[in-house]
Amino acid sequence: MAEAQDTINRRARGLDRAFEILDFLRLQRQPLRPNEIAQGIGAPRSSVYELVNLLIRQGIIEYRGDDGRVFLGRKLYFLGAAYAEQFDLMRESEHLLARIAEETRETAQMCQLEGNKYAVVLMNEGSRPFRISTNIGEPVAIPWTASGRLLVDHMSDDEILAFIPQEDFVLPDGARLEPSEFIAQVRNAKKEGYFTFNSIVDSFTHCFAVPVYDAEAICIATLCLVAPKEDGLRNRDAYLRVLIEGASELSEKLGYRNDRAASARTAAGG
Amino acid sequence: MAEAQDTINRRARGLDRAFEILDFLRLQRQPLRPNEIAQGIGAPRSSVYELVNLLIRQGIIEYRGDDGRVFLGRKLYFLGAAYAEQFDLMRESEHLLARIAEETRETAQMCQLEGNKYAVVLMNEGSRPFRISTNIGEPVAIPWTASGRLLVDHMSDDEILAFIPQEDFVLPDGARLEPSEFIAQVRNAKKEGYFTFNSIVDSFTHCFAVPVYDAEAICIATLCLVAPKEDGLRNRDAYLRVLIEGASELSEKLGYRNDRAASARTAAGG
DNA sequence: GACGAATGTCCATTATATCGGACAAACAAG
DNA sequence: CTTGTTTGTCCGATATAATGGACATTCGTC
Repeated sequence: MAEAQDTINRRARGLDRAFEILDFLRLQRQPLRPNEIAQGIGAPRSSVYELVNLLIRQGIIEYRGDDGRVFLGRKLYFLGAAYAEQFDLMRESEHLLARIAEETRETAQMCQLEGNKYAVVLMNEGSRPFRISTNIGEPVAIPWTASGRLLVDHMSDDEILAFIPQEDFVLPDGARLEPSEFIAQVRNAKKEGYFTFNSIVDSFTHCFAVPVYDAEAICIATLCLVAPKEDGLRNRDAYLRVLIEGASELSEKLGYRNDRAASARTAAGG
Repeated sequence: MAEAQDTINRRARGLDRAFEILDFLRLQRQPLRPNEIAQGIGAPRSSVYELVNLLIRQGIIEYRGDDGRVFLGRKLYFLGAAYAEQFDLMRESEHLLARIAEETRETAQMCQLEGNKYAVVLMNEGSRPFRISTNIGEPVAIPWTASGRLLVDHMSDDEILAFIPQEDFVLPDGARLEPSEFIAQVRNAKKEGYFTFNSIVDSFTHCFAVPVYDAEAICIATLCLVAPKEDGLRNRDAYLRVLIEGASELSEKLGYRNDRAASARTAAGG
């Protein structure tokens, strides 16, 4: 109700500012001075100094190095661990990824939507000498990723277009992916039950993504493999099999009743 | 300066209350209603309701289930992941633990002090059919743990006694460990370079702990193995060797100059 | 050594966040 | 149906938190 005016000056709530600070530190991925933080998030210096001190007293952030730089603290790590431990999807995925990574020796990931972006949630780096890895939690444009084709497959065409920011259809190389083309890929991936392609983000990897469905048959996550291009093409069938098996195991645990079986049953019952 | 009076009524700062809420959820390890939270932390209901809503809007906590229960959210997980990623000790330990767990097939842990308690920070559950595991971040009395003998080894006797709450010398079975006895174990462990014992917390495990030193030669962490009793005794030498090797690798990376070499050099130079 | 920029500390002002308590809805027990 | 408990919402009073700006200190550069 009080969200009409936000153009004019308005005191920000401490809590919101505090999480702005935490987010900023997370995205910068390095210790920063309170001053830099204030500049970075466009907040009054005095406020930031006070909040930083409060957060430090709480153990939420910590001094790092001997100049005044601060970074996210251990308490956040413990809170995050508690989340992961309590959340079924994560607990199950963790074991599954370990198995997949071991079997394929490639980097295995569990990915989800984060707002209207894609993010890697869990990762298990394969045991090759040169590992391919990603920052956990870093938001990436949905159309840039294989998983993106699956994570929006429950939306209508219009919903998808409204959901994904227009600028995200511009790929890293500057080319623009036609939304209609993207949607076609989404629909096809849904039918096939997976999506694979040579990564758009770099030139040397091949990505495999398969959907994990929850009880409402919504794709709430994907299991992925990120492999060197030739490896990926050579072992394509084996990799897909491992992923699909893992994902359907997960889906079952989340209460999803198998595709065919379910629709068959519905058809028969209804 | 303004910490004299806290007996009388004083408005609590939103930020502090917010983290009280998060901590409470973490310790309860399950989704709770705002009301229960208010009761649990002894805060005004209206305040808790407002804070819960704010935290939900921030994605710091999430609704879980369809009644009003909330629990820690994914954003916390991402913040925690950023901490772990940026922090040398954690990055390095993670790989090390994976190696140790694979070699020994036992549960491997990295532990640290958390205030005046002991806490498991990282854990890699071995690949046996029956795994032994612990809650990450859960505070445990220092004298109850093998690592506890190592994590305080830089303190004087008096400092140790002042540091560890008296009641923590009462073991889970009700018996009391004499502080002098504990200190003797600390000093001996320091000399040996490790500590092992049959766990005090349960009856079927044997624990191995070895110290990780930082550049200031302070034991900032331990690497541990938690094994079934007979396994532990049978493989004692091999397990210790693996742990000690890993820990010294870690210590080196943190800028610690090897024990003997360092003291020898000091002796020669000074 | 002199200068400007960057960084950290302190304070008064005032918008507002916290809190108690009133209210309503949902629910269970009798 | 009545009664008591639990749960969620709303609102006014006031303690206080967020802010801008003044001041002090450190730093790098010439």
